[in-house]
Amino acid sequence: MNGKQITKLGFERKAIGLALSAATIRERAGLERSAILSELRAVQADPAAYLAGGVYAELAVELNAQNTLNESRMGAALSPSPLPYGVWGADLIEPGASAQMDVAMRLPIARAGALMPDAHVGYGLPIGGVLATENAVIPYGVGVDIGCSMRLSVFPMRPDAVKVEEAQSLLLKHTRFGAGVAFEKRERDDHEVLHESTWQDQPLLRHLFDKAASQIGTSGSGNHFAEFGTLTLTSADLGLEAGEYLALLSHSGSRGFGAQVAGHFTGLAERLHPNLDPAARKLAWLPLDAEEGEAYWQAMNLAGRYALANHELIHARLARALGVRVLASVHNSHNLAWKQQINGREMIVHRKGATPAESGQLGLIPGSMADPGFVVRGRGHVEALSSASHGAGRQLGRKAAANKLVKKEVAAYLKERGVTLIGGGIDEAPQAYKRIEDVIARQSELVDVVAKFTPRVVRMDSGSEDI
DNA sequence: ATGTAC
Repeated sequence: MNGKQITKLGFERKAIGLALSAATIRERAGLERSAILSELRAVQADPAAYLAGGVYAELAVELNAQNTLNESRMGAALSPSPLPYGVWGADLIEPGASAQMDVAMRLPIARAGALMPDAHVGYGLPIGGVLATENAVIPYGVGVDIGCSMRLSVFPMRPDAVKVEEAQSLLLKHTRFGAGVAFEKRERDDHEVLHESTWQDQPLLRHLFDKAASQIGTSGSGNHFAEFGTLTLTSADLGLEAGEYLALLSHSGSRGFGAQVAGHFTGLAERLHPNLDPAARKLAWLPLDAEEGEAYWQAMNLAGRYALANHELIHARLARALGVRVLASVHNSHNLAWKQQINGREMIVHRKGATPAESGQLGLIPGSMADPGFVVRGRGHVEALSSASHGAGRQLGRKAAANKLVKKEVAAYLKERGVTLIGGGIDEAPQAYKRIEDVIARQSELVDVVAKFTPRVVRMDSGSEDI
């Protein structure tokens, strides 16, 4: 009897050695190999029956423990009913998003959750969904654009100190938008995140390094933007006097690098859970105490830092071009998972399109290309898992927006508000979004408004259909 | 959101 025959039966880790020792004892007792193999199969099929004693007891104990662990980690069955969770702005949330959140709250690893007023349907967890799990991380609980984030810089300038034409040319010169887009080699900036040793820790990260290095400092497509506008502070805050300032607001993520990390690990998670209820397939998780979960955690956090580095470079380039230093700045990630203590236990809090809002924590909640965004301060609401919305949230899906909205009306909306737009697809029209004022009003328990940002010159990806 | 495919 050898190890190869034992592993062929499906024994794993410590059980291989224990099965081998037991088999050796049975061989010495004069049993045929085929008889021993059938005994091993019987122990494997029902370890509980062999726990009491005998030559297979130790093996049975180990198999029993492995089964229990596998069930708790990989458990395929959903609870019949979802755990209760808080909803803010239920009147603004489509039924599909609530249905997705219900499925998430039936996962065996789910412990708590909340739904923000900008919620709408996404892959797996809805956008605007917050989910706390224990010892597990869900790649699609974070989303495709890992580390997608916001950054605001306030400049020591009057809002009108930079004319529209100048703002346009600055944005065109110093930002890059679109799927697959990178900076031209001679324009490429460097950042300390590219010098982290983390890139060498996983074959996947090594493989994606060149793409990440080529795309650093860029913005993506879809709802990503960089815009100049007016920051209005009605009272002193952020270390600034009350008043109006020129400011830059950006929305960007981890580009192709993060998307490939997300794709890789969600595939891995799905393969680890072949029997997961189909309703929850896109919510497949990775155990955090397993190699796969640890690897995702490391890659996810690197993508989070990389996304913030993109913003830093965008803001540094534009501040340098303006010849000013930044007076104040705020940033936050809104697609990420964090370790957070809940009821004295360490949980993994996934925020997929949700702003962290611990008590006193600053965050940015944008409206749309032509509607105001808000600097907010978290109130640390326990049932909301210290979270808030990440924006206004879609009212119309991309296709619905393209079918329903008329370019002329979108142009009129922009003109009325004095917004100049570079790029921007019809699917990103302000009319495709919920009213940001409503969304902010629904979360007064979650955040306090600190300041208002009114966009003036906006750059987005051209998309498939320009406005 | 990504960028052209287990």
